[in-house]
Amino acid sequence: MPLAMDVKDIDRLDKIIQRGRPIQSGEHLYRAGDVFSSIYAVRSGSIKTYLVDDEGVEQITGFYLPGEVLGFDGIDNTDHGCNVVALETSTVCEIPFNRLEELTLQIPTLQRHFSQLMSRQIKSDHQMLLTLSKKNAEGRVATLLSSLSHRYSRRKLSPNALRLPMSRMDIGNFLGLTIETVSRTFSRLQKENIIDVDGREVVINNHDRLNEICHKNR
Amino acid sequence: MPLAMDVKDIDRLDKIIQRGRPIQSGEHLYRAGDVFSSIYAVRSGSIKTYLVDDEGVEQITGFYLPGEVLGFDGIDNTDHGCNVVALETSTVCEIPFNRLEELTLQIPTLQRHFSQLMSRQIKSDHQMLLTLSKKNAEGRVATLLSSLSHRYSRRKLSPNALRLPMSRMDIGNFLGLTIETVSRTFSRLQKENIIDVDGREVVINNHDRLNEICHKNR
DNA sequence: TAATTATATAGATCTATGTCAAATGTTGCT
DNA sequence: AGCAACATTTGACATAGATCTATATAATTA
Repeated sequence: MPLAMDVKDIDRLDKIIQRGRPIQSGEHLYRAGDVFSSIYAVRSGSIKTYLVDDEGVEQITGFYLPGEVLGFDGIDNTDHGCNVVALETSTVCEIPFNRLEELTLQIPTLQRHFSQLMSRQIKSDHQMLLTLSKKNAEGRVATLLSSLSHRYSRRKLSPNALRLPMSRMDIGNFLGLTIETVSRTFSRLQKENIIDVDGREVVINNHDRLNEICHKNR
Repeated sequence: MPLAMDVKDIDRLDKIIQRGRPIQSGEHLYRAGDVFSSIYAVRSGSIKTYLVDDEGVEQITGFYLPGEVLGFDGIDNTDHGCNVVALETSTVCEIPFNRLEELTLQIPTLQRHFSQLMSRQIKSDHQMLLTLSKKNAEGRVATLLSSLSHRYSRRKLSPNALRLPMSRMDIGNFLGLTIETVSRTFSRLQKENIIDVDGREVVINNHDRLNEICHKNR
């Protein structure tokens, strides 16, 4: 589910903006209710975003890898709508929203670029609605693995050997499953020789079978 | 889940654009794969959008009422990502995307306006992720009713008496439930005197209880 | 290194919701 | 009106995944 920018575009932005900032694992980049002023491109590490509803129920709404852009949910308002926290030590490029117009002068395609990123975010969220609404546990887990694999390979990393940046808890929360079900699903996929799992290290042995399972419905 | 425009803004747009067009119930406004050129504001009636995945599984991604704007998922590409069909005889205002820049000259806030609408679409979709991931059948149905009620009252219609524009099938598809479960849930809410149901006519007797049930998790 | 705490796996039940089947109601068509 | 096609409701039963419990493994701290 790619909502990435070109690395060279991020680099250009970063040179102009000069506001890269490192975040430690578990540290919040911002929280729901904080004043909205910027969107962020991940430069290294990984980030999760999550909602908290009135009753305190949390829902992870996305995982963001290097090159991916987050924070679009704040634009309609003065404050952010979700919480953003680093899954590991990470760096981000901050893009102050009120400088977007000046920046557009230096990178003319920027405005259109942002519209496109938001559009892809919407598409990706809709794909996720289908995943949660129609797929069973195997389908959901396989879909996440497949998505991560694609995104790793776009970054010229191996699509076969992944280190998951998030805990089983996070995976379960994101996919609407309990950690037990996530764990059992990993075990089953391993027994069927589709993947090898060792904690957060995952090797995908059979992409074709994995993609079939992505479409398993309940 | 409000991603509406001001009626007077739509009217201004409509005057400029002059491309209102009526659609019959069941008729498609466009389909996934059609060339993207416009976004649309609903003027009357109601509209649903849905995805179809490789296996032919359908997922309704949203219901759109008068004043609400759809089509933002096409902006990153030359073609549309989803299907759009009228739930009843409806009219829409077509906003050609390539005229947006000229239009921005006549309605200066338009660009920002669109960013805000897209941002709200993202927020609304994230809220829906939480609904599908964390709520049980009662919570999902109550959340939909509550959302419709809010959106009706924004249009100066009664928040208590609704005519649902969509079938039980559509509701089930949207909420990740079978029609049987949807039907049983309506019956249960009626037995508890929270709503009265007669086919597609719904009266909300107790908004407070309904909102409590919105947060029922599984 | 041991002690402590978090994280992950695994087994045994329970339950909400799916599946199947049938009855009833609604809508459009001739 | 009468029929056909479709939509909704209701009941009986099956099951995927939740819950509860226990254990094992990894990470963190003393």
